[in-house]
Amino acid sequence: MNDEIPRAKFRASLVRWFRKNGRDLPWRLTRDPYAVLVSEIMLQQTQVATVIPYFERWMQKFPDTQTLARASETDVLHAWQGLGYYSRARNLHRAAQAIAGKYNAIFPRELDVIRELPGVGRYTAGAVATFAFDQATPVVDANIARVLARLLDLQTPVDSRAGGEALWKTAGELQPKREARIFNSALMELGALVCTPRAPKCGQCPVAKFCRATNPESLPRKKPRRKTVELLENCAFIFSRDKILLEQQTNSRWRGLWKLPQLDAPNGEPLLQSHYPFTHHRVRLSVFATSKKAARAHCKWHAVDALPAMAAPHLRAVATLLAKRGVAAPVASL
DNA sequence: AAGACGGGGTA
DNA sequence: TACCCAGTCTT
Repeated sequence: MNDEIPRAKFRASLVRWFRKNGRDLPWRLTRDPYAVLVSEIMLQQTQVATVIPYFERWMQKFPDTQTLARASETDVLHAWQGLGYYSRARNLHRAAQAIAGKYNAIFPRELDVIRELPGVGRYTAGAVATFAFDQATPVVDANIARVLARLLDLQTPVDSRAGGEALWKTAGELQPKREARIFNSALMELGALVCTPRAPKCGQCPVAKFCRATNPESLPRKKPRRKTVELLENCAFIFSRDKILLEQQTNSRWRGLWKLPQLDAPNGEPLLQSHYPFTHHRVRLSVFATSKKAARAHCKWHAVDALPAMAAPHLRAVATLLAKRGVAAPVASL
């Protein structure tokens, strides 16, 4: 299929471009596999600009696997607050414990062993292997998927089995045996800076002469999505003497995080109504004043100047309601 | 193969 | 609005 792509020339053009144009992202300045793992987990479904400050703070707070392994889950979730997909934080915590314990704090080098760490899938295992250990193993993230789909003019949806296999196969064939690290970084960076989802800069592309896409902006193709569905969420605002009653989430979504207590039978007008998107839902959050303590399980009083890790939409609601009462915003980042 | 899982950015 | 993002896990 891609026998027609002259690999040596392709690599040379791409890597030359990367050496000149690649960004000095924090996780590119290290080969510490732990730092690479932290960055890769944070970057799952999350944009670079969002991750950078979280990554810097995290590495200050948890500089190595032992430190993270010993930390409490509360501290871990707090450092993750606002990034979303909180199971990533719990998995990273468990991965650190596995490395600190089972592997005697020596980060495993073998792809299959890395792949067994919690929260580490095919992509992340390959990323650690290639970025930290310079191994020649393919990595296909959203950037590289887009670059390769255009390069091949791949019409198969990239989120289908067949499409995915075509991409991983091509990624493996294209990369060099030596210095795979810089090649994979370059392919990814090309997707981030030049081969962008909208308005790709084909005029600036170092490998445009190898690209078969006739309509690059129409690629990559994806399977159709579900329609968004409206959901209702009713909560209580119970505030007294600079303390607020919060409920800790125990089931899947936002597990471990704190939110406003759920209200099963709201009455009267809400103090506040807001909307937030979530996967293919649109949630309407209504917050009601309630005098009676909705004595639910997992509820606790928290001082508003020392709030725990909270679900972002609930934290915003709390900040708005407190501001109305003349109480200072509970979190500086708001 | 399809859904669940967050949140912020962008057109 | 809808789509996008250095994906993984469960069903």
